[in-house]
Amino acid sequence: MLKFSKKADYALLALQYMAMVQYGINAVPRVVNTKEIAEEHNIPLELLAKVLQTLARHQLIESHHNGPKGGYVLGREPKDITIAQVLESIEGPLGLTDCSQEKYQSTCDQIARCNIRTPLLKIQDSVLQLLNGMSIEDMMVDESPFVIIESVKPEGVSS
Amino acid sequence: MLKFSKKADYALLALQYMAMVQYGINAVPRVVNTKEIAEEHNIPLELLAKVLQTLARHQLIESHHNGPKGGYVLGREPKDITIAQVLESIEGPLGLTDCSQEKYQSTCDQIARCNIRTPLLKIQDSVLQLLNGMSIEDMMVDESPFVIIESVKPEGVSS
DNA sequence: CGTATAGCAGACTGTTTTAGTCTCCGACCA
DNA sequence: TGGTCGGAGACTAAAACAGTCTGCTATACG
Repeated sequence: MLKFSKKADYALLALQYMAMVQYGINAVPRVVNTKEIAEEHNIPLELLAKVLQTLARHQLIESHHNGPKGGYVLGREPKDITIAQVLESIEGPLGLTDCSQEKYQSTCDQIARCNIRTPLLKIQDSVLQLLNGMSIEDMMVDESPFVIIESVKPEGVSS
Repeated sequence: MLKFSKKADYALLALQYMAMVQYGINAVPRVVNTKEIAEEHNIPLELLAKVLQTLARHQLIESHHNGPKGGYVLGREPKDITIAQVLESIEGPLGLTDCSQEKYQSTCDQIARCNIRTPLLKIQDSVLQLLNGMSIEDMMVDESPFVIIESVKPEGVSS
Protein backbone atom coordinates (compact mmCIF):
# COMPACT_ATOMS: atom_id res chain seq x y z
CA MET A 1 0.00 0.00 0.00
CA LEU A 2 3.03 2.24 -0.13
CA LYS A 3 2.43 3.40 3.38
CA PHE A 4 4.77 5.42 5.54
CA SER A 5 5.77 3.79 8.79
CA LYS A 6 4.62 5.27 12.08
CA LYS A 7 8.18 6.32 12.75
CA ALA A 8 8.25 8.28 9.52
CA ASP A 9 4.99 9.96 10.43
CA TYR A 10 6.34 10.87 13.84
CA ALA A 11 9.51 12.24 12.28
CA LEU A 12 7.55 14.50 9.97
CA LEU A 13 5.27 15.68 12.77
CA ALA A 14 8.25 16.46 14.97
CA LEU A 15 10.14 18.28 12.25
CA GLN A 16 7.11 20.33 11.35
CA TYR A 17 6.65 21.24 14.99
CA MET A 18 10.26 22.22 15.41
CA ALA A 19 10.11 24.26 12.23
CA MET A 20 7.11 26.17 13.54
CA VAL A 21 8.87 26.87 16.82
CA GLN A 22 12.00 28.13 15.12
CA TYR A 23 10.77 29.69 11.92
CA GLY A 24 7.01 30.15 12.30
CA ILE A 25 5.38 33.55 12.34
CA ASN A 26 5.87 35.22 15.71
CA ALA A 27 8.13 32.34 16.63
CA VAL A 28 10.49 32.60 19.55
CA PRO A 29 13.25 30.20 18.56
CA ARG A 30 14.22 27.81 21.33
CA VAL A 31 15.34 24.28 21.97
CA VAL A 32 12.52 21.75 22.21
CA ASN A 33 12.79 18.43 23.96
CA THR A 34 11.32 15.05 23.17
CA LYS A 35 8.74 15.18 25.93
CA GLU A 36 7.24 18.40 24.66
CA ILE A 37 6.73 17.04 21.16
CA ALA A 38 5.45 13.69 22.42
CA GLU A 39 2.82 15.34 24.59
CA GLU A 40 1.88 17.86 21.95
CA HIS A 41 1.20 15.18 19.39
CA ASN A 42 0.28 12.24 21.58
CA ILE A 43 3.22 10.10 20.53
CA PRO A 44 4.81 7.37 22.72
CA LEU A 45 7.74 9.16 24.34
CA GLU A 46 10.40 6.49 24.01
CA LEU A 47 9.58 5.76 20.41
CA LEU A 48 9.75 9.41 19.48
CA ALA A 49 13.05 9.60 21.33
CA LYS A 50 14.51 6.94 19.06
CA VAL A 51 13.17 8.71 15.99
CA LEU A 52 14.73 12.00 17.00
CA GLN A 53 18.02 10.29 17.77
CA THR A 54 18.02 8.87 14.28
CA LEU A 55 17.27 12.24 12.75
CA ALA A 56 20.11 13.73 14.77
CA ARG A 57 22.51 11.06 13.58
CA HIS A 58 21.63 12.05 10.04
CA GLN A 59 22.10 15.71 10.85
CA LEU A 60 18.57 16.69 9.98
CA ILE A 61 18.34 18.00 13.51
CA GLU A 62 20.94 19.05 16.06
CA SER A 63 20.94 17.71 19.57
CA HIS A 64 21.73 19.95 22.49
CA HIS A 65 22.99 17.48 24.98
CA ASN A 66 22.61 19.85 27.86
CA GLY A 67 20.90 18.10 30.74
CA PRO A 68 17.60 19.56 31.87
CA LYS A 69 17.85 22.26 29.20
CA GLY A 70 18.70 19.85 26.45
CA GLY A 71 16.71 19.15 23.35
CA TYR A 72 16.79 19.62 19.61
CA VAL A 73 16.76 22.29 16.95
CA LEU A 74 16.61 21.90 13.19
CA GLY A 75 19.95 21.18 11.57
CA ARG A 76 19.18 23.44 8.64
CA GLU A 77 16.41 25.57 7.23
CA PRO A 78 13.05 23.88 6.68
CA LYS A 79 13.30 24.37 2.93
CA ASP A 80 16.51 22.32 2.92
CA ILE A 81 14.95 19.32 4.62
CA THR A 82 13.10 17.32 2.00
CA ILE A 83 10.57 14.60 2.64
CA ALA A 84 12.82 12.13 0.86
CA GLN A 85 15.68 12.89 3.22
CA VAL A 86 13.46 12.32 6.23
CA LEU A 87 12.19 9.02 4.89
CA GLU A 88 15.66 7.81 4.00
CA SER A 89 16.94 8.69 7.43
CA ILE A 90 14.21 6.73 9.13
CA GLU A 91 13.49 3.87 6.76
CA GLY A 92 16.75 3.49 4.88
CA PRO A 93 17.34 3.98 1.18
CA LEU A 94 14.05 3.93 -0.61
CA GLY A 95 13.35 1.87 -3.66
CA LEU A 96 10.28 0.22 -5.10
CA THR A 97 12.21 -3.01 -5.48
CA ASP A 98 15.23 -4.55 -3.82
CA CYS A 99 17.11 -4.51 -7.08
CA SER A 100 17.24 -0.75 -7.15
CA GLN A 101 20.10 -1.08 -4.71
CA GLU A 102 23.09 -2.58 -6.49
CA LYS A 103 24.08 -4.75 -3.59
CA TYR A 104 20.78 -6.60 -3.47
CA GLN A 105 20.47 -7.46 -7.13
CA SER A 106 22.02 -10.84 -6.56
CA THR A 107 19.26 -11.83 -4.15
CA CYS A 108 16.52 -11.56 -6.77
CA ASP A 109 15.41 -14.86 -8.30
CA GLN A 110 13.67 -13.12 -11.16
CA ILE A 111 16.40 -10.83 -12.40
CA ALA A 112 17.45 -13.18 -15.18
CA ARG A 113 14.27 -12.61 -17.13
CA CYS A 114 12.96 -9.46 -15.54
CA ASN A 115 11.32 -7.17 -18.03
CA ILE A 116 9.86 -4.72 -15.60
CA ARG A 117 13.01 -3.48 -13.95
CA THR A 118 13.67 -0.55 -16.22
CA PRO A 119 10.13 0.88 -16.22
CA LEU A 120 9.97 0.39 -12.48
CA LEU A 121 13.19 2.28 -11.96
CA LYS A 122 11.68 5.06 -14.03
CA ILE A 123 8.67 5.25 -11.75
CA GLN A 124 10.90 5.13 -8.72
CA ASP A 125 12.92 8.04 -9.98
CA SER A 126 9.78 10.08 -10.45
CA VAL A 127 8.63 9.28 -6.93
CA LEU A 128 12.00 10.23 -5.57
CA GLN A 129 11.91 13.47 -7.49
CA LEU A 130 8.49 14.16 -6.04
CA LEU A 131 9.58 13.50 -2.47
CA ASN A 132 12.67 15.59 -2.93
CA GLY A 133 10.63 18.42 -4.35
CA MET A 134 8.73 18.88 -1.13
CA SER A 135 10.26 20.07 2.11
CA ILE A 136 9.36 20.72 5.70
CA GLU A 137 8.79 24.32 4.70
CA ASP A 138 5.90 23.18 2.55
CA MET A 139 4.36 21.66 5.65
CA MET A 140 4.43 24.87 7.62
CA VAL A 141 1.45 26.50 6.00
CA ASP A 142 -1.72 26.31 8.02
CA GLU A 143 -4.05 25.88 5.14
CA SER A 144 -1.94 24.18 2.55
CA PRO A 145 -2.89 25.44 -0.92
CA PHE A 146 -4.29 22.06 -1.85
CA VAL A 147 -3.93 21.68 -5.57
CA ILE A 148 -6.73 19.54 -6.84
CA ILE A 149 -5.02 17.10 -9.14
CA GLU A 150 -7.40 15.17 -11.31
CA SER A 151 -6.70 11.54 -10.64
CA VAL A 152 -6.35 10.08 -14.09
CA LYS A 153 -7.94 6.69 -13.73
CA PRO A 154 -8.66 5.27 -17.18
CA GLU A 155 -10.85 2.61 -15.65
CA GLY A 156 -11.61 1.94 -12.05
CA VAL A 157 -10.45 -1.18 -10.33
CA SER A 158 -13.49 -3.05 -9.20
CA SER A 159 -13.26 -4.22 -5.66
CA MET B 1 11.21 2.34 2.11
CA LEU B 2 8.08 2.51 -0.01
CA LYS B 3 8.72 -0.92 -1.44
CA PHE B 4 6.38 -3.00 -3.52
CA SER B 5 5.52 -6.38 -2.07
CA LYS B 6 6.71 -9.53 -3.78
CA LYS B 7 3.15 -10.25 -4.75
CA ALA B 8 2.91 -6.92 -6.51
CA ASP B 9 6.15 -7.61 -8.34
CA TYR B 10 4.88 -11.00 -9.42
CA ALA B 11 1.64 -9.48 -10.60
CA LEU B 12 3.46 -6.98 -12.79
CA LEU B 13 5.78 -9.62 -14.18
CA ALA B 14 2.86 -11.88 -15.00
CA LEU B 15 0.83 -9.12 -16.61
CA GLN B 16 3.78 -7.99 -18.69
CA TYR B 17 4.31 -11.56 -19.82
CA MET B 18 0.68 -12.04 -20.73
CA ALA B 19 0.69 -8.74 -22.57
CA MET B 20 3.68 -9.84 -24.65
CA VAL B 21 1.99 -13.14 -25.48
CA GLN B 22 -1.21 -11.47 -26.56
CA TYR B 23 -0.12 -8.14 -27.96
CA GLY B 24 3.63 -8.38 -28.53
CA ILE B 25 5.18 -8.16 -31.98
CA ASN B 26 4.75 -11.45 -33.83
CA ALA B 27 2.59 -12.62 -30.96
CA VAL B 28 0.28 -15.59 -31.33
CA PRO B 29 -2.42 -14.80 -28.79
CA ARG B 30 -3.23 -17.73 -26.54
CA VAL B 31 -4.25 -18.62 -23.04
CA VAL B 32 -1.34 -18.92 -20.61
CA ASN B 33 -1.47 -20.88 -17.39
CA THR B 34 0.06 -20.25 -14.00
CA LYS B 35 2.72 -22.90 -14.36
CA GLU B 36 4.11 -21.39 -17.53
CA ILE B 37 4.54 -17.97 -15.99
CA ALA B 38 5.94 -19.39 -12.77
CA GLU B 39 8.60 -21.36 -14.61
CA GLU B 40 9.38 -18.55 -17.00
CA HIS B 41 10.05 -16.13 -14.18
CA ASN B 42 11.13 -18.47 -11.42
CA ILE B 43 8.24 -17.63 -9.13
CA PRO B 44 6.79 -20.02 -6.50
CA LEU B 45 3.87 -21.63 -8.30
CA GLU B 46 1.30 -21.55 -5.54
CA LEU B 47 2.00 -17.96 -4.62
CA LEU B 48 1.69 -16.82 -8.20
CA ALA B 49 -1.56 -18.77 -8.40
CA LYS B 50 -2.99 -16.70 -5.57
CA VAL B 51 -1.81 -13.50 -7.19
CA LEU B 52 -3.43 -14.36 -10.50
CA GLN B 53 -6.64 -15.35 -8.76
CA THR B 54 -6.71 -11.95 -7.13
CA LEU B 55 -6.10 -10.19 -10.42
CA ALA B 56 -8.93 -12.22 -11.95
CA ARG B 57 -11.26 -11.28 -9.14
CA HIS B 58 -10.54 -7.65 -9.95
CA GLN B 59 -11.10 -8.26 -13.64
CA LEU B 60 -7.63 -7.22 -14.66
CA ILE B 61 -7.33 -10.65 -16.20
CA GLU B 62 -9.87 -13.23 -17.32
CA SER B 63 -9.71 -16.81 -16.20
CA HIS B 64 -10.49 -19.62 -18.58
CA HIS B 65 -11.59 -22.30 -16.23
CA ASN B 66 -11.23 -25.03 -18.80
CA GLY B 67 -9.42 -27.99 -17.34
CA PRO B 68 -6.10 -28.89 -18.91
CA LYS B 69 -6.51 -26.09 -21.44
CA GLY B 70 -7.35 -23.50 -18.83
CA GLY B 71 -5.42 -20.37 -17.98
CA TYR B 72 -5.64 -16.62 -18.21
CA VAL B 73 -5.76 -13.79 -20.70
CA LEU B 74 -5.70 -10.05 -20.10
CA GLY B 75 -9.07 -8.60 -19.21
CA ARG B 76 -8.44 -5.51 -21.32
CA GLU B 77 -5.78 -3.88 -23.41
CA PRO B 78 -2.38 -3.32 -21.79
CA LYS B 79 -2.76 0.43 -22.05
CA ASP B 80 -5.91 0.23 -19.93
CA ILE B 81 -4.25 -1.59 -17.06
CA THR B 82 -2.41 0.96 -14.97
CA ILE B 83 0.22 0.24 -12.35
CA ALA B 84 -2.00 1.81 -9.73
CA GLN B 85 -4.81 -0.60 -10.55
CA VAL B 86 -2.51 -3.57 -10.22
CA LEU B 87 -1.18 -2.38 -6.88
CA GLU B 88 -4.63 -1.67 -5.52
CA SER B 89 -5.84 -5.08 -6.57
CA ILE B 90 -3.00 -6.81 -4.78
CA GLU B 91 -2.28 -4.59 -1.81
CA GLY B 92 -5.56 -2.85 -1.25
CA PRO B 93 -6.29 0.87 -1.48
CA LEU B 94 -3.03 2.73 -1.38
CA GLY B 95 -2.34 5.66 0.87
CA LEU B 96 0.73 7.08 2.52
CA THR B 97 -1.11 7.21 5.81
CA ASP B 98 -4.03 5.36 7.34
CA CYS B 99 -6.00 8.58 7.58
CA SER B 100 -6.23 8.85 3.82
CA GLN B 101 -9.02 6.32 4.11
CA GLU B 102 -12.00 7.92 5.79
CA LYS B 103 -12.84 4.85 7.82
CA TYR B 104 -9.48 4.72 9.55
CA GLN B 105 -9.25 8.34 10.61
CA SER B 106 -10.67 7.53 13.99
CA THR B 107 -7.83 5.16 14.77
CA CYS B 108 -5.17 7.85 14.58
CA ASP B 109 -4.00 9.22 17.92
CA GLN B 110 -2.40 12.22 16.29
CA ILE B 111 -5.22 13.51 14.16
CA ALA B 112 -6.26 16.09 16.72
CA ARG B 113 -3.15 18.16 16.18
CA CYS B 114 -1.92 16.82 12.89
CA ASN B 115 -0.43 19.50 10.71
CA ILE B 116 1.01 17.25 8.07
CA ARG B 117 -2.14 15.59 6.82
CA THR B 118 -2.93 18.02 4.05
CA PRO B 119 0.55 18.21 2.53
CA LEU B 120 0.82 14.44 2.77
CA LEU B 121 -2.44 13.96 0.94
CA LYS B 122 -1.08 16.23 -1.73
CA ILE B 123 2.00 14.06 -2.16
CA GLN B 124 -0.15 10.97 -2.18
CA ASP B 125 -2.28 12.35 -4.94
CA SER B 126 0.78 13.03 -7.03
CA VAL B 127 2.06 9.52 -6.50
CA LEU B 128 -1.31 8.11 -7.44
CA GLN B 129 -1.34 10.23 -10.54
CA LEU B 130 2.08 8.93 -11.42
CA LEU B 131 1.09 5.30 -10.97
CA ASN B 132 -2.06 5.80 -12.95
CA GLY B 133 -0.15 7.45 -15.73
CA MET B 134 1.83 4.33 -16.44
CA SER B 135 0.36 1.10 -17.77
CA ILE B 136 1.35 -2.43 -18.68
CA GLU B 137 1.79 -1.19 -22.21
CA ASP B 138 4.66 0.99 -21.02
CA MET B 139 6.32 -2.15 -19.73
CA MET B 140 6.21 -3.94 -23.05
CA VAL B 141 9.12 -2.17 -24.68
CA ASP B 142 12.32 -4.14 -24.65
CA GLU B 143 14.58 -1.23 -24.11
CA SER B 144 12.45 1.20 -22.24
CA PRO B 145 13.27 4.76 -23.31
CA PHE B 146 14.73 5.54 -19.93
CA VAL B 147 14.25 9.21 -19.32
CA ILE B 148 17.07 10.46 -17.20
CA ILE B 149 15.39 12.53 -14.58
CA GLU B 150 17.78 14.63 -12.59
CA SER B 151 17.22 13.72 -8.99
CA VAL B 152 16.80 17.05 -7.29
CA LYS B 153 18.53 16.56 -4.01
CA PRO B 154 19.17 19.94 -2.41
CA GLU B 155 21.51 18.37 0.10
CA GLY B 156 22.39 14.75 0.58
CA VAL B 157 21.41 12.83 3.63
CA SER B 158 24.54 11.70 5.32
CA SER B 159 24.47 8.11 6.36
C1' DC C 1 28.61 18.29 45.51
C1' DG C 2 24.77 15.51 43.97
C1' DT C 3 20.48 14.85 42.05
C1' DA C 4 17.10 15.42 38.61
C1' DT C 5 16.69 15.74 33.74
C1' DA C 6 18.10 15.63 29.24
C1' DG C 7 19.89 12.72 25.13
C1' DC C 8 22.33 8.10 23.54
C1' DA C 9 22.44 3.22 22.78
C1' DG C 10 21.06 -1.30 22.57
C1' DA C 11 18.52 -5.28 24.08
C1' DC C 12 14.07 -6.98 24.37
C1' DT C 13 8.97 -8.14 23.51
C1' DG C 14 4.49 -8.54 21.38
C1' DT C 15 1.93 -7.89 17.25
C1' DT C 16 1.23 -7.57 12.48
C1' DT C 17 2.51 -8.30 7.82
C1' DT C 18 4.61 -10.91 4.39
C1' DA C 19 5.91 -14.91 1.87
C1' DG C 20 5.18 -19.20 1.04
C1' DT C 21 2.91 -23.92 1.66
C1' DC C 22 -0.74 -27.31 1.95
C1' DT C 23 -5.25 -29.23 1.25
C1' DC C 24 -9.52 -29.78 -0.76
C1' DC C 25 -12.94 -28.41 -4.10
C1' DG C 26 -15.29 -27.97 -8.74
C1' DA C 27 -14.80 -27.72 -13.75
C1' DC C 28 -13.31 -29.66 -17.88
C1' DC C 29 -11.21 -32.30 -21.60
C1' DA C 30 -9.75 -36.43 -23.64
C1' DT D 1 -12.80 -41.24 -15.14
C1' DG D 2 -8.27 -39.64 -14.17
C1' DG D 3 -5.20 -35.83 -14.86
C1' DT D 4 -4.95 -30.97 -15.18
C1' DC D 5 -6.49 -26.64 -14.55
C1' DG D 6 -8.37 -22.49 -11.58
C1' DG D 7 -10.69 -21.15 -6.85
C1' DA D 8 -10.60 -20.76 -1.96
C1' DG D 9 -9.21 -21.07 2.61
C1' DA D 10 -6.40 -22.62 6.46
C1' DC D 11 -1.90 -22.80 7.96
C1' DT D 12 3.19 -21.74 9.11
C1' DA D 13 7.72 -19.51 9.31
C1' DA D 14 10.10 -15.49 9.11
C1' DA D 15 10.69 -10.76 8.92
C1' DA D 16 9.21 -6.02 9.87
C1' DC D 17 7.04 -2.84 12.95
C1' DA D 18 5.70 -0.63 17.19
C1' DG D 19 6.62 -0.08 21.49
C1' DT D 20 9.10 -0.87 26.07
C1' DC D 21 12.86 -1.19 29.31
C1' DT D 22 17.41 -0.71 31.18
C1' DG D 23 21.64 1.43 31.76
C1' DC D 24 24.78 5.02 30.24
C1' DT D 25 26.83 9.96 29.96
C1' DA D 26 26.53 14.87 30.21
C1' DT D 27 24.91 19.06 32.37
C1' DA D 28 22.15 22.59 34.87
C1' DC D 29 20.80 24.00 39.14
C1' DG D 30 20.04 24.03 44.03
